[in-house]
Amino acid sequence: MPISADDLPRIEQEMQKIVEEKIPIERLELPAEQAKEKFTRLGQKYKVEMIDDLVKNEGVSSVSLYKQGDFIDLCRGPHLPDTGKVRAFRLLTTAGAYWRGDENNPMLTRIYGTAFFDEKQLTEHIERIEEAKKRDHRILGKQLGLFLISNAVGPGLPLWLPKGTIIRIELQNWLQEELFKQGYQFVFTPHIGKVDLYRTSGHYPYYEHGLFPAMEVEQGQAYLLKPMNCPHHIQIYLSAPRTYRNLPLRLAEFGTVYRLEQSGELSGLIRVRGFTQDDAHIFCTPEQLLEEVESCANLAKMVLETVGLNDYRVRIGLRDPDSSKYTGSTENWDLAEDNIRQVVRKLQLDYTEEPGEAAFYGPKIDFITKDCIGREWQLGTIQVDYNLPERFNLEYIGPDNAPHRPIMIHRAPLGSLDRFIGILIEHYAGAFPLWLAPVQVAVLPVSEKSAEYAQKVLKHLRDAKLRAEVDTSPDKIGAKIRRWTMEKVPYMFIIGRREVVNETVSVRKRKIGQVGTFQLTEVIELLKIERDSRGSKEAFADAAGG
RNA sequence: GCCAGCGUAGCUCAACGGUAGAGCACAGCUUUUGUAAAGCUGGGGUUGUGGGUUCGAAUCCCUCCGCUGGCUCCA
Repeated sequence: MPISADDLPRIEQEMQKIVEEKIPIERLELPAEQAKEKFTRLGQKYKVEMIDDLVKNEGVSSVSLYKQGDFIDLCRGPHLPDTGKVRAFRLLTTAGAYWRGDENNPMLTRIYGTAFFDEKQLTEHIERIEEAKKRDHRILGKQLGLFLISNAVGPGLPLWLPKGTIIRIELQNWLQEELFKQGYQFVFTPHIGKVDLYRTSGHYPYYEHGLFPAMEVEQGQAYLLKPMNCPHHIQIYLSAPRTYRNLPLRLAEFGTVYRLEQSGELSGLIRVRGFTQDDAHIFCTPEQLLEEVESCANLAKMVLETVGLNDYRVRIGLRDPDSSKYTGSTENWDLAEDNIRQVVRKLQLDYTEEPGEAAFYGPKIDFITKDCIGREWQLGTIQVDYNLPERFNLEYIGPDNAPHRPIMIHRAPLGSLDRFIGILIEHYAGAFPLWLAPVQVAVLPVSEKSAEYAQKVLKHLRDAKLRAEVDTSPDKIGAKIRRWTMEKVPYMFIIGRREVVNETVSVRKRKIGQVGTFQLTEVIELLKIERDSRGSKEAFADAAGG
């Protein structure tokens, strides 16, 4: 009999009763054999399995049990001394979970709940969750008209609306500028490629379950939607002879890739089936590797800090020693893992090492952040790869006039533009800084009498490359302000008779309110500075309301 | 893919076996307005899809599609 969320109130009531009864909880330690017998008798096959595993894997001879009334449970503990010590709790949701996290095992029902020392803390916690949900990028994306996921096109395939597209373009321009400065070269490659290309790379058939099915075009000629850009970029590397003199070669592309994520995994912009990576592949010599990885890590850091995503963690993904899913030699892996460690240490990044989190061709540094309900997602990534150069037989001529094998770095500071913007929407709660805001200034004429001047103001703003719109609706000024407040525009220029006469605008800043009346040319200069500083300099930052 | 829940107008939601409704948005008219919602009128729905039960289904049952929260997966 499956448990659903509807059953939770009844379970809570029952729990409350047990709390009130103040049942003592008693710890006992039994030899594994006896405990096994007990649970076998109770028909608790999973507990029996646990005990067997504890004995086998951890060599324990006895296990701890907790007894509460006539209920007895296998648990490492510790437990409260009695059930009366439980204070404020609430059951939240139910979910299926595979036994021991293995999808080949049966699915059990898991009940999620939370507990606090008092009712007030519990209520506050629930309110915080509710508040956080209002930042959800799926809700804000709809409200603000940023993107759309249409079932007619397909699940997990976002369509970017004009306003969302502006955010993408701004991010791309910013990054492109930065990469040109750092010596990257941009390329453009097709969205499909022959299956054989991915056989060589090792993606196929290893990732076949995660690929859109191959398209057979001519007899024996099958193509795949590309799940990665690297094989394409490798072909560009191979298109000309390379020497140590023109390495590192840094090939960048905003490359759109397609991965057939499981249907239950899809989630707004954050987990999709088609997305655009701010991808690049760096081909370098062993001597150049550390410096290149370091500048990639610095770039990823800089990107996150610019948008104020300071609450991130760094993970080093290493291979799982017990798994055979990896390609390449042990020596190369050791080398690559060591390179990566050196860089994070040098940059003094706070990091954790996690075996089993590597890509199949190499270890990686991931930059991980959280969404509005606390789920962790990978944004930027840097991967050191000795293996694809081998699989594709990449070479360069060294100073000794002999061929050598380059090392590849796969890196994407934002990761996926789609996911990154999803996280950004939640981070800013839809209130984007001036440089990213789809509409930067709303020009609000008080009445039709100032409509003509409004058009003039609009022209000046647009000449300054500020994204502006005039609200020509017949509404009263209060209604217009409300509408654009809900649109979360950073600035409103309110213009009535007084402003028309003096060539001024009354400036209203998001979150602050009215900041005063200024010459049009003067405000535009201030806004240009704020926009070009990407948020580090803010006009009217210390202005009082009123 | 798996477990549970959900799917009603463009949006947010109501109706929960007896003729499908509200607010916002939209259109028209009146108002020409000074810093978070002017008034009136109007258009808009095969209740996600296909089937079933019933005199009668948005409502109950099944299929599929999609979404949500988890699990698994994540190059």
